[in-house]
Amino acid sequence: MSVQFETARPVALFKPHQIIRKEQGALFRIQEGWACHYALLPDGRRQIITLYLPGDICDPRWVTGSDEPEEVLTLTAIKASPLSNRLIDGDDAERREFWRALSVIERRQRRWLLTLGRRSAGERIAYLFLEIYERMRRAGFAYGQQCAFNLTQTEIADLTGLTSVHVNRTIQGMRTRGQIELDGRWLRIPDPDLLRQVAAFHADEVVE
Amino acid sequence: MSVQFETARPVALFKPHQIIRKEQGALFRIQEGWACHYALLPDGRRQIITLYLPGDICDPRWVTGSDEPEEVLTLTAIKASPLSNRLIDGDDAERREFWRALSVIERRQRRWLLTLGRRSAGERIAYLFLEIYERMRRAGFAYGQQCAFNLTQTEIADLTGLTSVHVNRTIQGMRTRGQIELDGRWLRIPDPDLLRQVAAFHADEVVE
DNA sequence: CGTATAATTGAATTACGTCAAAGTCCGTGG
DNA sequence: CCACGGACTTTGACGTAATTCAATTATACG
Repeated sequence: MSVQFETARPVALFKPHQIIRKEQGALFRIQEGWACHYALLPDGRRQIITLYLPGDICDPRWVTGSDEPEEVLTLTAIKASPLSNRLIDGDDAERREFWRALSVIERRQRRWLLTLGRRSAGERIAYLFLEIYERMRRAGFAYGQQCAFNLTQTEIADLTGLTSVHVNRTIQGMRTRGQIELDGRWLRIPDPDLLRQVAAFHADEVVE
Repeated sequence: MSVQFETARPVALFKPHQIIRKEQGALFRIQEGWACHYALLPDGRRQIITLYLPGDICDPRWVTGSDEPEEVLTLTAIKASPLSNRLIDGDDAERREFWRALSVIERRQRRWLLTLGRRSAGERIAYLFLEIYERMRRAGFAYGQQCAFNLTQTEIADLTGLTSVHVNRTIQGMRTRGQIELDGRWLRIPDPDLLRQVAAFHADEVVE
């Protein structure tokens, strides 16, 4: 059930809320769906560390070998292309792309450290919306000012280090002020520059 | 006449609160002193992203090239050995060590994301003390249960995403409860297991 | 000494969390 | 078609951790 390969073009399918481990096979490039990697404190508090969107390699850290068993949790159903070890054994271009993926993750983490350490609730959530929209856009999954949005408010809370209750109230504020439109699984950013201000972006900052 | 017993061993010296840029030359391995890399929000809020202690390569990200100009700020006077490009052009062992340094930074960042997102003030500060002590110990700079500690309370605040006032009050609480001894530039951890509990460590968690 | 930087303290405020209950949405099966 | 259940969102009242502002006291340093 968990992994299904088709002969013509190999495709791996995963269900929502399924854990994918390193042992399970090769790397994947996500074609459709969202996934994440998270960490827990002993008492159960959860922090989502990395978010994987369509186009992302999942998880690039898997090839570095000696690390702890990086688990990936699917947030939605996932359609992905298995990459096997092409990226390791492949040619220079493939290897370069792989290292770039690793360094993008590292840079995103650095920005997120600033966000968690120094941004307020509203700023964090605005930042998250902008990052997700921009990543979806680059992957070719944005339509005008909007894109699919597959996170529950509890998941937003686990990304931003807040509670789901506070996320709810904060989002409602942003809605009434016209900063975002968020209905269920669809996000629209009417005025990106406004939202960038809300998120305390630098004027020339480029999301990634 | 005089005999020279030591051949010149190249050493780079930096003053406290000096900014070291990529252009300035090669990589360095810190022999003595502390440094950091930080990020700012437009209104001046500061978050320290990476902390460099003796033994650390500073900054390993510099060799990955295309990145933004990673600045390093010295927190104290620094004595460092220039590494030039040996790590890139060098043999396999050298290259491996370099990649390991990069992946250690990445893993530390991931843990710090959990800390900033989900740990309370007291837990964050306890975590920081344990991480610093352990890194100093591994680098051979711990003496019994203690090590040098070169951060002001404002710098602790910029690492933990808190205010210096709150850091002060929290540390005082830890002091009166006997969880740490911290006088000026010296840190002592009388009972590491106790402090690990305070920091909400997992039972088997290994600092790095 | 004198000046700067860092640590400490107090009082008032605020942002965010907690707890608990209702309301909404959506798929599933009868 | 409706009833049901489960996951998600929304709301209110209240509690608390952390911030802010503004002094004051220590500590280092030339």
